[in-house]
Amino acid sequence: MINDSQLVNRAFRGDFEPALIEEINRVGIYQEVEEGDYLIRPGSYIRSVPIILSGSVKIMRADAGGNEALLYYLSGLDSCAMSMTGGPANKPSEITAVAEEKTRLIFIPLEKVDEWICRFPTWKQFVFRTYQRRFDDMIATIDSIAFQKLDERLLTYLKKKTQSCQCTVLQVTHEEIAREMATSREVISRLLKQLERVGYLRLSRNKIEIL
Amino acid sequence: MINDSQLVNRAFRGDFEPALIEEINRVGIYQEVEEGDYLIRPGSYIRSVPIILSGSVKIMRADAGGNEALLYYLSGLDSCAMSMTGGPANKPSEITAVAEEKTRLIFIPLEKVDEWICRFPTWKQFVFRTYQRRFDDMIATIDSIAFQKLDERLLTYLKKKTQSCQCTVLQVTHEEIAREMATSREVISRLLKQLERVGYLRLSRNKIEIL
DNA sequence: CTTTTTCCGTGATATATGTCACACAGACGC
DNA sequence: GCGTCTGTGTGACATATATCACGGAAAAAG
Repeated sequence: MINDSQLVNRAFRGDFEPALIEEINRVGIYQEVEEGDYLIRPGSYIRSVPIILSGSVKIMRADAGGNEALLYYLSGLDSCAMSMTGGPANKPSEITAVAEEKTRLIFIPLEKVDEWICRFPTWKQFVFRTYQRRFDDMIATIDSIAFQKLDERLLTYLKKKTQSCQCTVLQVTHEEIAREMATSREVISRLLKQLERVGYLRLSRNKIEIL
Repeated sequence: MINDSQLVNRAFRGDFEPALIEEINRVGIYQEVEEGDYLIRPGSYIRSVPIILSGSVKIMRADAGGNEALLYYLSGLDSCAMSMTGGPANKPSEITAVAEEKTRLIFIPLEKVDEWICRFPTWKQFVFRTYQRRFDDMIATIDSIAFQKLDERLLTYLKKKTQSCQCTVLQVTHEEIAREMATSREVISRLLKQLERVGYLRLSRNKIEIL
């Protein structure tokens, strides 16, 4: 149950019908997480579905060997399709979700996600739009990995990242970028340096400023 | 309307309730396609959702520059999640679907797909299981492209392909494999030759026999 | 059968990316 | 201040993959 009903109201008014908003107020769980907090870890079971109110969350794939690949970002009023499907079938999660910044979200219990589909048309629409978006994101990711060279991929990476956090200064290390792109730190450092020489950005320790 | 009601009956008995099977008989459209036939082309709008009864279908991503990437295969009682979401939102398709062999399928009109979700529990389950499977497939694809080297990827490619067509002799040219893996023919030829030397397969013109 | 087309094999070479080794510089504790 | 981390820059080199340039072989067309 969410105490501050205005919060939910403001967030969903226009998207969801009043009865649904009321329901969300009743069974949803509001939570604030800090940058770096994990929402989902591989292997864990999912019992509720997050909807992001503000902030952004990074969804990654990590294999056993410590490799990582960025799948997509979630931000305003987005939700995680993976947890909608992964949940009901009761399979452990294949992915990792980490907050990119201070993020406010609401968790909806799985059985409600399912139940509401038939009770509230706008919810059904929401669920399917979420699937659609995530499919598009995944396809974009595959495009990028399969067709682009590293320098182009780095550019798309930076673009997506600035989009999701709505800012031009990224607090991130080369090492971290390298991990998310499944390559090595040196390569990223070199490519970034190149982009700096071209005037696309400015580098300093732990910081990349897009120009 | 499908004349041979036994056909649908046999295919779905056990998975769907009788009332749903009857509905499928009433509004579904049965079709047989040959190897190489296109079911969906990029840019086209989708008005019905295919369910594969037998045979197999290859789902690919193709970008403007003639590059291609294999996303996944569909076979027995699978369906295409992409067309479930892509349809309702009325967006043109981002993908290509080609029959890998002679394939029998049933097309369900989009509005029915949506309507049945709330009317038939087994249908809802079917739709969500389909989403889940396709997500898993996409993740496997990303894993493969991002983490594996070409020789490993080629192996997974061959494995998936034999799985989907249920046979050990693949009728395919090196050129075609190369296109689907977004690399060049020579590279594939070399790697295949290597696999032959190791005794994993036998090569001849237009044919790869897995051992 | 002869010609033509399509597919395959392979060396040589180019380019992109990965790896190693190490220097240096800013942050941070003490 | 000083030492200790952690992050960054860079050359040299290793490897994987892409490209070019062929020749030959099997199938298809004539």
